[in-house]
Amino acid sequence: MTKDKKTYHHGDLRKTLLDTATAIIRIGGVESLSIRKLADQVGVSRTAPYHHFKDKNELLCAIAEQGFLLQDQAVKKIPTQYPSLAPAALFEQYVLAYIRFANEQPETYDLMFGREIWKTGTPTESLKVISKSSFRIWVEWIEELKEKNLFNQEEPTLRIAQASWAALHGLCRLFNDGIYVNRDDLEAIATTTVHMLIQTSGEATNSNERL
Amino acid sequence: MTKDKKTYHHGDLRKTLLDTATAIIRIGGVESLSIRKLADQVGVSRTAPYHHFKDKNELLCAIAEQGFLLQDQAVKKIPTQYPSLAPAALFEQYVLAYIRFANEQPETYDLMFGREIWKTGTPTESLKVISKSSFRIWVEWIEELKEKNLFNQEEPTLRIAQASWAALHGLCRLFNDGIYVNRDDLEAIATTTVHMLIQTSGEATNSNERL
DNA sequence: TTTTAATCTAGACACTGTCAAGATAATATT
DNA sequence: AATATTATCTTGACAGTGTCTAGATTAAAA
Repeated sequence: MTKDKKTYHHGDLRKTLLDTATAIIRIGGVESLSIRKLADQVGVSRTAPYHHFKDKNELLCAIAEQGFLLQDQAVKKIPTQYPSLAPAALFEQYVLAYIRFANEQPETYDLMFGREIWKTGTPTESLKVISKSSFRIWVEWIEELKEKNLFNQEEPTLRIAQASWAALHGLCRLFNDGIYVNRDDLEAIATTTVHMLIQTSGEATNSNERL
Repeated sequence: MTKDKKTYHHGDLRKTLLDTATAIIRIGGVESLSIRKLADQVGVSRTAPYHHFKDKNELLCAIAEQGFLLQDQAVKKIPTQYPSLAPAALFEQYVLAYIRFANEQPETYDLMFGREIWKTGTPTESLKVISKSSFRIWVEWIEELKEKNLFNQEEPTLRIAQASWAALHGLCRLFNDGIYVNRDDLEAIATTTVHMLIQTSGEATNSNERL
């Protein structure tokens, strides 16, 4: 912050590039991000970014990594935030937090779980690691809830985790990609999704009814 | 077919463009499709396609439309194909058919339900119509199955349709986008998804066990 | 102070979508 | 049948893209 302003080359180009790129993407989507415009906005030449990121792909991976850190952070709060919540209600809170993140940072979310990086591009090794650990958090969560009889005991935990995450992911994508547009429906569909996914042993799903 | 071969301009450029573009996309994804290469491959100048499709966007919409027609066709067969199947097993067949389509034509699927058209681009009016009617088929299906007590009666049919479709869609995307890669897991996760989505009134889900 | 390494710039290349203007050939009109 | 009109296709051009190579500048190491 209070560092030298314009003494030599730039100061901390890498971070500046990352932040500016994230901002650009947040406004106009991944498609609106070009290395050249980014460099221009930051005030360096077109090829300067290539000394900090090998590729455009690597830049995108770095942004996605930051997204995973943010999401993990937001999601880890929940159990401590609602310590005395019933399993079903806790699960719902988890789901809502997930959707909220995807909804508030749709473009980062797209980068984290989109084809841009994972299919068309090449995920960085560190991105692979961080995304795996992020998924593991989810699996452990499902495991705990399964022990509390929220899910069918006969289904393998991994499968439940994969299936439930896919369900969430699909919902987020439909809205993020502009296929579902009515934002008011989002929470309603999410609630129905929760109801359908969990074992129907009671109606204590709505967090307003039971704590 | 037995029309004039090279008499005048081209013959049936529009169809040729559509087919060739679909083939290109199937091989290398949407990213690999450029109007110029397409024109070159077909044997016309770079700007010739613009007399049949206003935009690249319109071309993509046309391909997506064809995809919807194909999918609807594949999916409509099912009830007549398995006339004496129990509701749960029938639902599973539907799910498997959906996944199979997304799996066999991943790039067309991406076009049908991806941000390329629906968010970044602009969906054609006719594409909107056809996609809506395609979703309606799904809703009606869900309605029938709900009447047979496969889903919770208290949940609105539309919500069930939206939630279940989102679950399916998410699963397809995870594989299509390269986030889940192990193809063998697909059907297993799909089966778990089916088990989780439907009312747990019995175990007669696997189509091999009961007809 | 000299050498080395990190960082940044300028130029160039191949590629993209698509607009404008002109050429060609099929169809409609007289 | 001759002309006018319209549909179709081509060439040229422009602004944009990612990124490679070669060179300049400046900080850090020797």
